[in-house]
Amino acid sequence: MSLTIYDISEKAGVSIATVSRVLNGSSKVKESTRQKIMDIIDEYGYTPNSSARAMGLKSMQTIGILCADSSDIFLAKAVYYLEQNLQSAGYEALLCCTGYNLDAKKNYVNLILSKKVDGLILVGSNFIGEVETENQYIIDSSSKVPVMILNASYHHDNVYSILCDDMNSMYRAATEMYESGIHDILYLYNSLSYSGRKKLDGFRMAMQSQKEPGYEDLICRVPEDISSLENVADFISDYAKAGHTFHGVIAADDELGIAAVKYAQKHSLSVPEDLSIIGYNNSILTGCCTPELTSIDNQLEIQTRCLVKTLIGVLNGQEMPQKTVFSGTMVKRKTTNF
Amino acid sequence: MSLTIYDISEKAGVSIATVSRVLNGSSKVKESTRQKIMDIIDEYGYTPNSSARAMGLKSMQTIGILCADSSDIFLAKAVYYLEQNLQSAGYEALLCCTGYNLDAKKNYVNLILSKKVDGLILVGSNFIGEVETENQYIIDSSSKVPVMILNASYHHDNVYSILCDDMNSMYRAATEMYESGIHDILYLYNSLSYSGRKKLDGFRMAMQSQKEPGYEDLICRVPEDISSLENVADFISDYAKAGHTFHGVIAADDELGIAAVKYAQKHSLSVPEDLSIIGYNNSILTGCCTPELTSIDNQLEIQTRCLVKTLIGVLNGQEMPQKTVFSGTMVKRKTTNF
DNA sequence: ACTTTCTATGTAAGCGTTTACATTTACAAT
DNA sequence: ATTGTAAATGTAAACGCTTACATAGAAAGT
Repeated sequence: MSLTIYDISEKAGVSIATVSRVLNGSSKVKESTRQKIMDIIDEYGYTPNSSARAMGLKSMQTIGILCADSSDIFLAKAVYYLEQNLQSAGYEALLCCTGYNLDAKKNYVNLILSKKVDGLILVGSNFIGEVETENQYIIDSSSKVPVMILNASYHHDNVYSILCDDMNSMYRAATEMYESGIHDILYLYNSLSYSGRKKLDGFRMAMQSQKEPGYEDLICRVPEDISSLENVADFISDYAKAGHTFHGVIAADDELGIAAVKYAQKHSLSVPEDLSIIGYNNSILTGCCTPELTSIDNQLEIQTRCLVKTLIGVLNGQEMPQKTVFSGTMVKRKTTNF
Repeated sequence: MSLTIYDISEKAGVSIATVSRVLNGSSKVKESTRQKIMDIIDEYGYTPNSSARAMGLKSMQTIGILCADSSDIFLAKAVYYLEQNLQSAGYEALLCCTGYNLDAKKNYVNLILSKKVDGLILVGSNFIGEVETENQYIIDSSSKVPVMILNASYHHDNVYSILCDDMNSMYRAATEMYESGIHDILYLYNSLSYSGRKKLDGFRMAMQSQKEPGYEDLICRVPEDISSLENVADFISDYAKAGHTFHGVIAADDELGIAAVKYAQKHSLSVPEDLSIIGYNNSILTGCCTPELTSIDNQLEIQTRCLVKTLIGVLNGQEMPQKTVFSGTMVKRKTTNF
């Protein structure tokens, strides 16, 4: 059994209060006694019991992270960065992968709250299409701890959003492709998460401001039950055969972008000469296809750093911005030539 | 502030002990009082404070997961499955991404242990090349909680290993390729983690038992500082130009396998006719290249389920096997034709 | 020498549970 | 009625820490 603060105090011939003070650096202790206590700790070893600490402090120094599926290539990255930033700030990450089932989600929320976490981070696409209702439950339940939302906007006291302006990023990407001379652009997407909708809005705005007629016909939703990229490529082929022509593709994520590359390969279209392609998320996948995929980077690392900073600020009672917006940047690779 | 067991007991007109018993189902309570208490809880709401609970029970119902980088495509999957299985077993996952720095790692271990976790899971390649020394520190520190290691073997009391027999999987893959008539096989790897070594051993064994001369010349280590797959492809080109010929590639992971596909594309070699390629891990990346990559699946989902089952068994005082070995299976796609 | 004023340390209450042990209640057997 | 027994519930200690408050000791101002 590991030693308690009491054992240490006994060996050092002081009271537990003094030991606690040394451990926390909370108030002044004479240098000589501090030294004595530290020596004892070094000699015998001591790890604080954080449950007990939590009771005293009323804080676990732990933040709950709620996300649907941390093995998703995008969410995994978010979770990783969050964990790193929380650690540096002296907090730990309690990971909860909720899956996509609402009831399960609610249970998790209760569980996570019973740990008396100091805050909650909702990782965006967790809440596909239902931000309003689902998050509401969570926010209601979490009464007093601050709730941070990554990658989705939400308005509520005590709720803070950090997000990338997907609409704007997409607007700029589409505009850039358009202005490079490619006017028939296929927009590929498959889900309408919060950011999914924003991206689509951005694409539409770009086409509208270019006064491009008929762009709506080239907005193509890929059924979610098509799992393999090969099949998505076939789906695109069918779409093209059905009379749609396009010389550019903008995809709502890198997977779909790669499917477009595959489509091009199947039809011996050269990329980017015959077909320019832009993906989204700038994930590791961009390097897996040939040619390498141009993609939009949503600054996850910066976003998460900001999120944690905001959270810590809130926990320390500071006034923090309820909403922070970053903008994405296009990382140009080999599937575009503008 | 959320209600305590004391508030509930007061409202129900019973003692806190009775409420606690109802909550835990630990010992018999008259049905009518149980009902009354449940009604109160339903009406007013109550979430247990798990720090306090931990003090009483001496257990946090929490398991620490230590891994280098949860955004790594392989580790992310492992972490996800672990979290899922732990949840079903009533435990939560405290995620610690240690990075690849030893001192940082030690700090994390102390932190995680101070949470008085009930167990520790080390996710394999965390401990690249240093399983023996690094894990020793962790195991020493964690004195009394069981330690599980995923994907690396280790012998020590109170330490349990769950792993995939990479040596055997690789042996079988290489043998199958060899017996299909491809005798000049390039073996690509870049790190020598525990499983990395095993894979290489397996490849060597296969070649030796086929009495293939000169296979050692085709064992090719890709420098770790080559980051992009495109550059790895160039590296392979150089290797080929330096006089090595091969009609098969076996890669220690899917990234390298895809680099081989890229290499083939650069030189207009058709896959699998001119060059057969096998990757490892059966990750999402296998679907990103064209043709799709044949890969070895290491049964992560099954492994993690087994790991958690073993852990729970140990925590319940049962005798559990110290080492459980699974075997991988080749998932044949389009980069092979045997 | 005698308050006053710090500074350093100790004392003890409190955090919300669990649970061994004590007590009460209910009921059956005498 | 009286006792015995089992079931239901209550009491209080323990878990390891923080911290407000109390106290002692030292330095300093008179």
